[in-house]
Amino acid sequence: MDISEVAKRAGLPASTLRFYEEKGLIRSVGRRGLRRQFSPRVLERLALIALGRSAGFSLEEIRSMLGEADRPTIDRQALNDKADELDRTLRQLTAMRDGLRHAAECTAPSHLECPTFQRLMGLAVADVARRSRRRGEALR
Amino acid sequence: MDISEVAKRAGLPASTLRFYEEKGLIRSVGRRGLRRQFSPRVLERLALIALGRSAGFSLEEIRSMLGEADRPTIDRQALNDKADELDRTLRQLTAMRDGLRHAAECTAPSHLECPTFQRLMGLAVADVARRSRRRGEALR
DNA sequence: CTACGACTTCAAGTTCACTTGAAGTAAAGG
DNA sequence: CCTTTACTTCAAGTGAACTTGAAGTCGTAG
Repeated sequence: MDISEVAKRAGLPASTLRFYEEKGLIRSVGRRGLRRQFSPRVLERLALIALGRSAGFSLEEIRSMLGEADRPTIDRQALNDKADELDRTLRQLTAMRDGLRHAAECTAPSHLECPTFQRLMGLAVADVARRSRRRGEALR
Repeated sequence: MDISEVAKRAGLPASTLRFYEEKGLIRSVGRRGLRRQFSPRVLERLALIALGRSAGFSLEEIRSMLGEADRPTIDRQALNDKADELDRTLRQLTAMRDGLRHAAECTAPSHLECPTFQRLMGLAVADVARRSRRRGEALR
C-alpha cells in the first residue's frame, strides 16, 4: 500500500504517517521508486498507536512500549503500570464529571460555596501540583 | 498577598501566575510599588482553573467559561456539555484500562489476535478520527 | 513519450502552556 | 542610607505533535 492508502484507512494525514515513521513509530516495508510502501500490518500498529494516544501516552512512551519489532512485544509490567495510572486518572475524571454535573444543577449562590465543588477543586489542585512535580507523565 | 504567597498556596510557580494574568485568567487587585497584590479570592479562581485544566479544558476555554467577573458565572450548558464529553472519555479510558490489564495477562500469541484487544483498538481509532475531525476539543 | 499528479525531502512554521534570562526597580531589614 | 532580596518587564526559548511550503522525483494514464 502506498501512503495515501494507509492515510485513508487509518484516517490520518500522510504527513503524520511520515512524521511517525521519522519518529520510529512505524516502518515502511520498502520503496517503489521514491514512494514508501506499507504492509497492511501498519494499520494494526497505527491502531495501537491511536490506542496509546487516546490513553494519554506520549509518542515516545508508545514507541518504547511497542518496541522495534513489527510484532509489538509489549512489556506486561509497563502495561500494568499504565493501567494503574489510568485508574487514578479515571477516579479523577469521574470526580470531575460528577462535579461538573453537580455544578450545573447546584443552586448555591456561587459554586465556590458548594462543598461538592470545593472537594473537587481540592482534587484538581492536587492534580495540577502533581503534574508540575513530575513533568511529561501523561494524562495530557 | 504578593505573588510568591499565592504561588506557594496554589502550588504554582510565580511565572505561571504572571502568565495567567497576562492571558486574562486571573487579576491582581493592584500594586504595592511594582509588585502585584492578589486578593485571597484568586486562590479559588486558581482552583477553578486547575479544575478546568484537569478536566481537559484549554486555558482559552477556561477563560471564556469563567468570564471577566471576579465571581465566575459558569455557563450550565457548557458544564453539562463538558460532562457529556467526559462521559465519553471515561468510557474510552475504562475500556483502555481493561484492555491494558487484559493485554498484560493475555497469552494470545499477539495482542493483535486477541478479540478484546481488537475491540479496544477499534475504539481508539474512532477516537483519534473524531479528534482529527474536530480540532482543539479537549481530552488533551 | 509526455504531462500530470502523487509522491519525496528538508526546513521552517504553528499552537499550547509555560519557563528562562537579562536587565531593571523597589520593599524590607540592619 | 545602603544592601539584599524579591519582585518587575520583555523577549526569547522549550517541547510535544504535527503541518506547511518549496523544490524536486517518478509512476501511470493518455
